Amino acid sequence: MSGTDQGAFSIPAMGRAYDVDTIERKWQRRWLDEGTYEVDNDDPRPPFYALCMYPYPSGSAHQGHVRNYTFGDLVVRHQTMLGRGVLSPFGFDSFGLPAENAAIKTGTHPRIFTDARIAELKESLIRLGAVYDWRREVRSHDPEYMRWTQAIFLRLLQAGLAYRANAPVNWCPGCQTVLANEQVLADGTCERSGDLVVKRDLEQWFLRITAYADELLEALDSLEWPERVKTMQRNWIGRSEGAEFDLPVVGRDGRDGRPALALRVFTTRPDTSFGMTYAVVAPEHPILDELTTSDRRAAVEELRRRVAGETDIERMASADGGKALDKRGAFTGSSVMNPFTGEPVPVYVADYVLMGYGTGAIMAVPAEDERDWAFAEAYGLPIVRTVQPPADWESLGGRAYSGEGLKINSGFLNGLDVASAKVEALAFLESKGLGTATVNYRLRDWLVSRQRFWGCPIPIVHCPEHGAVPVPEDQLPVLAPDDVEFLPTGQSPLALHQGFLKTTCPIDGGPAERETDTMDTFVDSSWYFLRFCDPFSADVPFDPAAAVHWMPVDQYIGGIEHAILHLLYARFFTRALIDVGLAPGLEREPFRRLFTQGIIRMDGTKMSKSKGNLVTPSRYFETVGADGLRLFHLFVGPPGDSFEWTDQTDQVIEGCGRFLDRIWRLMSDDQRVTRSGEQTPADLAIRRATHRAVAQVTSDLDRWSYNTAVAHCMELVNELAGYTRGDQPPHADVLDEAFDALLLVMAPMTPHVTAELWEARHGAGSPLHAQSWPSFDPELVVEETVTLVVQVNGKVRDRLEVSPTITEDDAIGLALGSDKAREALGGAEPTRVVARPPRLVNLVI
RNA sequence: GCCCGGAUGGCGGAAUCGGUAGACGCGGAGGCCUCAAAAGCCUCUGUCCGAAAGGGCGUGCGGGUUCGAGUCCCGCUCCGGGCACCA
Repeated sequence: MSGTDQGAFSIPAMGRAYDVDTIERKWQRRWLDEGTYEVDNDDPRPPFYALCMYPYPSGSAHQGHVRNYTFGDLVVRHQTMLGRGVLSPFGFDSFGLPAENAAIKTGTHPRIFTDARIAELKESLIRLGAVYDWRREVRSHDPEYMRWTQAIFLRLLQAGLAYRANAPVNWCPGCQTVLANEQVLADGTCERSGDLVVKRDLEQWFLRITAYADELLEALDSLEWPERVKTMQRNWIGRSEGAEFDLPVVGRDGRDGRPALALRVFTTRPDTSFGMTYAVVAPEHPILDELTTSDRRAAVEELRRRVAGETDIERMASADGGKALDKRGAFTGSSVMNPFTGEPVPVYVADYVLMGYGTGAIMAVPAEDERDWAFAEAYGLPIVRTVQPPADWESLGGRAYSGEGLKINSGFLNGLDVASAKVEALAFLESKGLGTATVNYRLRDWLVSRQRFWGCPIPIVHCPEHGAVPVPEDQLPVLAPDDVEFLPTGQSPLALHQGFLKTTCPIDGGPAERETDTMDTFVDSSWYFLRFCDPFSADVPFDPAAAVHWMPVDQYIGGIEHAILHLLYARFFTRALIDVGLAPGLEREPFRRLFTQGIIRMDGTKMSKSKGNLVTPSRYFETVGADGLRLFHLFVGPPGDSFEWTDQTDQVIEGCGRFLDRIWRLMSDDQRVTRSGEQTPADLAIRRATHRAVAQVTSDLDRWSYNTAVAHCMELVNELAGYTRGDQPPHADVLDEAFDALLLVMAPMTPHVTAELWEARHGAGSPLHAQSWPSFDPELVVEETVTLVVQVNGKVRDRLEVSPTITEDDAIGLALGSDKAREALGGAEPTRVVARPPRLVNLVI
């Protein structure tokens, strides 16, 4: 940011009408120095919180950043012009694996690596002209921020929302750490490294997000979010209503006629219970040992061993995926009683039943479940339909039928539809004391511990006497030591650092060891938007009053890739913080409106550093400037759609620069002769075009239609270009009004060049960024004349210029009088006339 | 397999409530300016027939509703995304 302020001596870049670089840097400097977009918590204007998802600092901004922050900056400047006190903070999600991997490779400490990249990214954001209240900057790895991340963790622990448990977890060999379920892709690979994730049994820390499953699901309805994001969250939470009930194990009668052993199953279809012809337990189910008879033990053990050694993806490979169906399960030797029929059915163990969902055991109803059908076929088990399928179901090759229909073969349920049969079946189970209605979720608790160095340490001490003991709050933050070696061993350096590891128990002062796991970086990003409201407090994570003032975020902007992970965690965290008393009075949803911008593709795949197909923004700063590049991103298409970066893209960007040049020349023509006095129809036409442009851009910005907003500005410029080279000189007042309006509506899009032109017109005393959004005169927005389309049988035959207030009768009269229409009618009389004045008359014969 | 999006000129896209399809830009053609070029400015540019006037066709495909459909309904095709043994 130095050595470029050459002022009047500077020369425009090749072919440019103005000195892009000098002008842009001048304004960027000014916004920073004057703190133009800093906002205090007691600002009297109505609050507006605009936020872009804080980024992982990966160095200079790439096109994805430019796109994201162009939209965000437009919102900030637009809302400011609308009179809001806009909170526009910025920060960095600065913990994460790339820095640690770089440390292993180069020996540089992750903090040095990270701080350097933050500096680069910050500089390129400033060069883009994106404005923030930098006083509020937050970095995840800042000890002040870590202190509160840790304090919050301890509060959650205290409230029972954090806990430690041994569980089969997802281990990524590439990242050398465990992953949350959300970080494992559908094909069983790690979302970061792409390595195949394996299961390991480990002691890990969890956050109890499942306690909020219902609320997180139901509250989605009230959010102004893209429907597709809400659908993804609904699916992820995966609520399903059903019943849980016991199947008594045959031959294990206890006292009083109660079974000594029972298998508890979960089903969403209790109505199909009469069709249960076998039951299945998961290979990991603890009851399996008891169920397995000695003659079946070898087969059961073999299956169990095989499944234990498999990855999720191998386990999921079904019959057509290569695995023979008859290898998928084994008979346990035991039977359970179907309480509906009173008949015993065999119990199998099979890999298609998962221990982690429901009760880990199912009643199998092959007739109404495709998976059970396939298994029953392979093992020769009976299939009994309990819902009458459509007449042609079987003749069309239909197998399991899970649709609507009337109950058959189902005793007291016969003749009922599915819904009422569910109710009756449940009533039966409850009256017999066998089971209850239950709700199951796909959502699991959030595994937050990571075996990595570059994250926020979990503030726990392990004492041989007292177990896991929280580090007292006045000793926070727990910081990782700097004198560590980064070795590619897969071991966290923390676990090897005796100085860090060895400590004393906060309770008895005896020797103890520190927890060496760090937190998932999604913990850091789950509350940064709250810290932004009040990053100054030293005794609380944030002042609740400040949070209540700014929250919820009025407009959140980010990538669709966070549809589940970050957005779900942050919704959970906000609620948890309220419930543990850290944010009294706060609204429970953090992000009122969400916008997800489209990704940039190149050669068919996402443009990204890891794909190595970046087109860096810096080269465009030198040619068309930040304004030109911003204008391109706004203009290229709907902000929510992805677009393909092609060979033609440079030409479109160049076109955007050309458009700004045109405005510059239009407004800085000091040879221009103008006139005053009486206004002509041509003058009025320009006034109308001006007011219409303001009206259109106002509405375009409201509905995120930035591409048409730019188009409407271009239309006005085209009009003005014609006007200024017309037969007579332009009217000074008309031109002034048009120029000012254009600069005002373009100010949020291309802030530098508009600020410079505004300053030339109005002096340095009333800068553009201090102006209000322009209004328009609705009477001038209405067209002077409109085109009346005359159709014959729905085909356009003539176009007539008419007054916009033309009556229906006059419109019909004109249409019937049209030569072209009469010709098309061929002498016939219309049998019907549809008139929609002033736009259309349709003559029907 | 299931659930969401989407498909409009050579290209990106516009058409906000069922009423002029193709705004705006890119690319292309021609012209002005110039010794010449660059830059800039102007005109044209969906497609077919036609010298023109004019006309036919046209929003992925096939039907339907309507005076009128890019827009609504039914059935497909292709592309993109999400989910996928969740009982």
